[in-house]
Amino acid sequence: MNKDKIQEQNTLCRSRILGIKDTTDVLSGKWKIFILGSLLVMGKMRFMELLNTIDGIGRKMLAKELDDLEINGLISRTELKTKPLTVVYELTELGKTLKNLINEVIEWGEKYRDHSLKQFHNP
Amino acid sequence: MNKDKIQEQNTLCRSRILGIKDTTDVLSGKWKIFILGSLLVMGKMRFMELLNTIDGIGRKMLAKELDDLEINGLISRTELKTKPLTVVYELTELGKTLKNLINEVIEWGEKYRDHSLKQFHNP
DNA sequence: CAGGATCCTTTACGATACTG
DNA sequence: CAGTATCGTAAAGGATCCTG
Repeated sequence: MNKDKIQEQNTLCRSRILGIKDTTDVLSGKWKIFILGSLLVMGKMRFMELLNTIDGIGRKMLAKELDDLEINGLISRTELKTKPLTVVYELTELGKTLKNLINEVIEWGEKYRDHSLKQFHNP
Repeated sequence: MNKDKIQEQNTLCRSRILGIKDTTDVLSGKWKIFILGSLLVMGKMRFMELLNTIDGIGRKMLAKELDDLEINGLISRTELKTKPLTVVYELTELGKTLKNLINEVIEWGEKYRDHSLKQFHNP
């Protein structure tokens, strides 16, 4: 019945929800966290390496997500002036600040994959 | 040039990538993490409370995401047999194991919201 | 090799009205 | 109140071909 307490809790909740929004805005889309996770483990990677490592992604989506991530300063893109063009991507310092978050995602998945198995892509 | 090393690293990468997939399968969709975050802060919440707390979500999506989360055992749904029906949602034990992950998401957003401001929902 | 352009399909998402 | 039903739009995603 303490309405002040409820109000206070609601304000706290909204503020934290904003944190979630800020993060998910940057990580929006199905593939960004996969790209970041790959770069976190592998260091520098080329376009084709990412395409082969991340199961299910296509060229178009990979290109788009890489664009988004570069615009937001999470990864860097470097062209090496070789005969057939070579491009390497890697995490920036800002991108590396996501290390803990990504590791949490990975570890939760590894720990609890047997508990909750349903995907929602079924008929 | 050490192909074994590269191969080994690639295997490690794929295994970790799988962890990401397991987690994102369960957290798929735009709103699940908002619902979980709200319940983490607020404890038990009713349908309308969630609808009012999570900015931008609609009834349809809220209902669907709550369904998904319940199916995967992350939240519980309890009907109180009151005259106008009352339903409360809360995190299950399994749902509470996401606490660290969600806190990482919240904290990263709070820390780095000024670094990367672009959203991708613009013309 | 690293992507852009194009076309097309599917899914996600949203607004509103309605029901037990 | 707690949802479902219905309809409609926008975005995601995929296949293929093309270019520096």
